[in-house]
Amino acid sequence: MSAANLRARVRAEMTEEIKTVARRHLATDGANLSLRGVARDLQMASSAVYRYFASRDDLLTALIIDAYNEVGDAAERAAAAGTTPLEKWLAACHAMRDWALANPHQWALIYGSPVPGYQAPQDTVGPATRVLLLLGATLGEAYRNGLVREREPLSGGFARELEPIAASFMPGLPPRVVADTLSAFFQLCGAISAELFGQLNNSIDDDRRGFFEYQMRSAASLAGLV
Amino acid sequence: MSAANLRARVRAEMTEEIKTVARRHLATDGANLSLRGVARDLQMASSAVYRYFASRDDLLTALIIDAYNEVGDAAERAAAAGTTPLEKWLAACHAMRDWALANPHQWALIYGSPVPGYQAPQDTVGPATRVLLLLGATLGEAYRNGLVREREPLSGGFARELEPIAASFMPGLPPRVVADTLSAFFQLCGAISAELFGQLNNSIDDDRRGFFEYQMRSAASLAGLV
DNA sequence: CAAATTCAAGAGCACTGCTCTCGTTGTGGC
DNA sequence: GCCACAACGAGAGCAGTGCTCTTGAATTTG
Repeated sequence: MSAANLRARVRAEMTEEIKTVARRHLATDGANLSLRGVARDLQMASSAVYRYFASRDDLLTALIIDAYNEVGDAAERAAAAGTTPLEKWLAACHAMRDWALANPHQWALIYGSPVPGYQAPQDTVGPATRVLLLLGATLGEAYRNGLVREREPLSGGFARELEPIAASFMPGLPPRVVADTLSAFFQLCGAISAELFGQLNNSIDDDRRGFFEYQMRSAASLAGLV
Repeated sequence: MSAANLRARVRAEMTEEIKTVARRHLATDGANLSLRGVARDLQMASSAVYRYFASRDDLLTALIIDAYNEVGDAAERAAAAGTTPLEKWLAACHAMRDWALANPHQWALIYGSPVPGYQAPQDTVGPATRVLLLLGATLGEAYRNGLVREREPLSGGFARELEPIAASFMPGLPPRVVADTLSAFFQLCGAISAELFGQLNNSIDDDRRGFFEYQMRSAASLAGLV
């Protein structure tokens, strides 16, 4: 019993150690993570790593889930510190950007182009939607408190597709709020990716944070948040 | 003389053929382009390809420049067909999205996460900014024709950083127009990448085009375009 | 025509992900 | 306490990669 727990614990520690070294490799060597490289760093045979991760993609998946949860944690923590919905909104956005700037390769892993041939398994969709749900909850709270500008309802096919989503994730809220949440989330990701992937080079160098905040305030106002 | 031209022409044709096969590989096999693979398809030794491209990165760079020019062409052509600035704006956005949907891997090449260890050379910045400049020109034209809502001027450090850019690329226009152009461009890229990289799965399936247009209309209105 | 340059091909190096087999080590049931 | 069994680590090996070097043929140039 306790022996079994011991072995399981050793396995868990080893798994975590592999992920830690892999994250370090990711941070220094870029996105082409070498399984043999992390095995070398751990002074073990490359084949031994396969006892813990069935393939390189499996290791990447584990890193991706962790990364999603890290940004999710950071954003939720930052939002919790704010008082008004707009404060929470901006805090979550800044937390996400700060995390991305601190962990650019992990950001690329989750919000950049999908890794060649890699198909995200179902395990990732839960952690992946945390920030989106946080933005939605913030906007929903504002809506219930009358802090969202009245807008004309959506029209078009996508509006009808959003109705069941609004009903299940944000009950009582019009589909337009869902649409704006999605749009703002994409704008958030776009702004961060653009800055991170060098699209801002030679234009804004010093006050990128200020420009980012300008964009996120715009996104909030676009969503009707006053 | 003519012989020299002939040899140069053969070389150009060969270069183009390699790029074509590489593009086909990119479209089918995903982003991990194998130089040996395209050499096999061309029935030549892998070492022979190095007569035309010094490295795999050089080949990728050539493909990236071509891709930038393809989206640039498509967007400019679409914008030219529109009459009002808003029409041109939306046409350019849709053209970009259509091209991305038709060439997802090339899109990932230019607007996804940078390839591991790859540093974009200076040759790419010109083609890379074509769509951005097109959006800026459209917005600038609208501004000169009084079709842009009056907004309060920008404040903050990034506004001062944008002034020289406004002066050189959009003379006579306030920095806020430059900021909104940049922001809209990032929103455009973000919306397309999100759709392309699967962030819209299980939410909007049928009318993605409609949702995209909703977002781009929002971006235009955010920029003050009436 | 001879010299010089360009080109294609092949061998080879160091690397990768992954599989298989082989001993070893630790674990649960009797 | 012993024994079968599962988990484990290591090593060899396979097929693939980017890239370099050398060799020989073809083509352009003086």
